[in-house]
Amino acid sequence: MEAKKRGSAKGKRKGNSNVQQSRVGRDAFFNFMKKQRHEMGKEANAKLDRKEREEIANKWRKLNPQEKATYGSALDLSGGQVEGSSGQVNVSVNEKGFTSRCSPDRFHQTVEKLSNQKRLAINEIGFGKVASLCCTRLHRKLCKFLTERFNPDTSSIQLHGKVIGISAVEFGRVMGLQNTGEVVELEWLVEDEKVKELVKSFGGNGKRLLVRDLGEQLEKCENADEDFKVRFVMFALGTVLCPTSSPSVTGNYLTFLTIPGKIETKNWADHGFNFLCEGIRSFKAKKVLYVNGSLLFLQLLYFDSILHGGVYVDKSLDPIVSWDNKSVWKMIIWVRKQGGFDSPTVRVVSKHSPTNEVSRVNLERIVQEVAVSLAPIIQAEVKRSVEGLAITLGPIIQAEVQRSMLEFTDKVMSQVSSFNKDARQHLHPGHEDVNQTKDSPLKERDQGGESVVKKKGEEASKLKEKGVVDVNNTWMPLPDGQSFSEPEV
DNA sequence: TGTTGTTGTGAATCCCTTGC
DNA sequence: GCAAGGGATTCACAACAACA
Repeated sequence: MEAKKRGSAKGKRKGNSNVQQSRVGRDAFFNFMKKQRHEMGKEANAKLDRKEREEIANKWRKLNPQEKATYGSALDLSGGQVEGSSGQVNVSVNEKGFTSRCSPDRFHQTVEKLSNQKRLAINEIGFGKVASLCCTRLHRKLCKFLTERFNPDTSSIQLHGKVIGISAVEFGRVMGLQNTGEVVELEWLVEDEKVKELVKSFGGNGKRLLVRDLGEQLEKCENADEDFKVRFVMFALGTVLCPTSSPSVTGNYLTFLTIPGKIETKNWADHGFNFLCEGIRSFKAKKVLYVNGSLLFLQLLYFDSILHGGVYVDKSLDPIVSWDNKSVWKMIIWVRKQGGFDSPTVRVVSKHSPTNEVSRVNLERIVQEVAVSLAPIIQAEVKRSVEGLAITLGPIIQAEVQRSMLEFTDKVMSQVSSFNKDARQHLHPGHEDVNQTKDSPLKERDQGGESVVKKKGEEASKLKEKGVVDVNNTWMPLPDGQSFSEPEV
């Protein structure tokens, strides 16, 4: 990479990484060598002989640590000045930030668009509950707090003065995943050419797949086949189960995901939990900005672990299904009132066990959810039946409808015409054309009467001229340019 | 309307590989 | 072991969205 490119003001990194410190030392030597080469009047890529290299190495050894440090990772020779690490790494930014690529919202939005057939396929591989998640927003401050309180070495978390042990069992319970099966291993076959080909076949760059692309592919998949299942699992891993700081998912998962029937045999709860432990361990050790792993799990676990005043959710369901954005927000407000996330007044449950506790509000929500989830299925079934009927009875119905419409129109016109005739004779004996009379009470009647019927009669005639109406096209525009409104379901 | 969360992107840095 | 390149990872930031 070019030194000029590195000299940009954008993209400053935290300067407190141990890994980075050692790297800076190594890069400093390279930069020192570059400068020496420049001073020798040699081109940037010109080779140095052994004597010249030894000479430079001796000069480097004579420098003290402070001087060495001035040859940081970035080097701009264009101005004759050496830009040290202080020019690149903002050492004053010591306050650790906190962010994550965990994105339940993106996951939820994508799953929402999937067909029932695809949702059934998701159920088959054991990700049905994950796909039904309702809590799409992460409370960053809470997540940061929970990350700080979570000890990955002892697999425990300290909440409101109480230490709770958590494991893959909890992860499975909270996220609605099974905690049995084979261990998910990613360390093997990484360099296999076949894997690279596999990743490329899924639209990746040879090693990784972009989460964004996976989401788009899920919607575009025509069938809920094995290919769809693989893409879905990859998407779930990249958004809610094992998100990293990268906007992509490693292609190593494909080594086993692409084996038909393999997805269901893996222990995803165990993998998700271990991934989170490793992510938090790394976050604490390296003091990086991003946390790898499912922060959604930590957030849901927290809400599921505290005893609160009102029943906001259905405790008989898995937390991933029972907690939604509204109930989460209610809880956050409640906890704030109690003194915050670390308040000793908030009580924590000692043991998690499913109950049959269902509040009235939640019962309503469950009914609503069932209705919402069933509606598309019913609609599809009705549509299919109607379409079948339409094909069979279409021509007969069309002919009958047209005949009836014309008959009806003729009758109405005849009735209106005779009515007007009578009215004219009644009000203005001897006057044939009342429409010419200014401010006549009948004019008003006429606006909504004859002319409209006449218009309709003309339209009916036009329809008659046009011939057969396409009954399969429910959105066929009306002759006057209007269209039918969508029936409410 | 202000605050908070989400997402895409460019750039810096790190790690690994290759050639000499 | 030096020197460099390529790809992956990480970071910061801005724009946008969602929510109270």
